[in-house]
Amino acid sequence: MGRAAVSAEDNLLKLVEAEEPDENDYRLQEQVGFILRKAHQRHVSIFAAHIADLTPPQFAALAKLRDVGETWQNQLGSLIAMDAATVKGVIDRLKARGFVELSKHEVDKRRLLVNLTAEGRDAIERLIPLAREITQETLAPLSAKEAAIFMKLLAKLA
Amino acid sequence: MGRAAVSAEDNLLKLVEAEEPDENDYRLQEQVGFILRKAHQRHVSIFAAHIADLTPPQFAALAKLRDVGETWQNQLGSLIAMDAATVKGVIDRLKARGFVELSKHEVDKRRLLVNLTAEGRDAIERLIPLAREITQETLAPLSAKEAAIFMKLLAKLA
DNA sequence: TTGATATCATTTGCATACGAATGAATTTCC
DNA sequence: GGAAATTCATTCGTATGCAAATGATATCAA
Repeated sequence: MGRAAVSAEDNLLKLVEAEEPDENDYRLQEQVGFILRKAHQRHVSIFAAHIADLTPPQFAALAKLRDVGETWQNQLGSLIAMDAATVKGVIDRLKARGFVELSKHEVDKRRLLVNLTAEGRDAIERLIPLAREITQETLAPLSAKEAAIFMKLLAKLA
Repeated sequence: MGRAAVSAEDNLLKLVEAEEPDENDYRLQEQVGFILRKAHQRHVSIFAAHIADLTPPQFAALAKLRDVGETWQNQLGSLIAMDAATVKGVIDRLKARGFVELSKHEVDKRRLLVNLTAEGRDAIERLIPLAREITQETLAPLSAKEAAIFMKLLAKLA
């Protein structure tokens, strides 16, 4: 009797409060942000296993310079989704490695031009096949069809 | 004539080398790692817009402590995908904020126990509704059905 | 033309993230 | 029981990542 009455009250309470997700629980492991962070971590780890001497952001900078040729630092940053402060550090380290060279824009004196050196071009050409493997291994848990769907949805989200 | 002959040689060469993806181009923007990084960036930005005074890793630590109660630092780290060095920094900052308290494990003297303070519990309870909004906004570019598929595939990948 | 804006780059400060090395405590195994 | 291996935590070094402030240059508009 007592238990049944309490149970009825609980159910009523639940109905009344049912506007909110209601659940008192919150499963961190199911939140998209948490899983995105883990998926990104896993990819970085796979990347490091294939390409030990370069980070993903450094690789991105070289790959994009290969695409577009010489450009100024902030423009490169916007092409690879890095703000000015971040891209500066990346380019500094690539310069120290001899992979890029810097020069001043003749007309617009604000711009710092970045370009691949011969060594940088060799490096990116050599690494691209490894990058293809990295992409494959990252997507390995998915079937080809799943991977295609995932990439489409991920692109929508990014 | 000369051009036609060269073209035929080129085609033959392509067939011979066709084991590799062959393409000389490499589209960074289409690689899963690059898009994962951007999607993660977008989520962090949405998070910050809703919860200004806490980072996603800090939130994750509080949310997980709410789940499992008092536990030792490294265990908490493994539950939220942080290595020992990273979780230490996160917990240090949460302690400085008064959200967690630390104590020594009576039996195993190596363990540093972490637990929510009353203030920490209040904070996480207050923030969870905002976190639900963050999840929704992050997934907003997808329909409900797409979001469900995406979460399933993302979980496979992470 | 000049005053207001905008762009480019740098610097500082803070917060992950992780490899590697270290030391203390515990567990395992012979 | 004791040596070896493991676990827990800390520290150091390096590398993103971003907000905010600053200074130099360029562009726009009144």
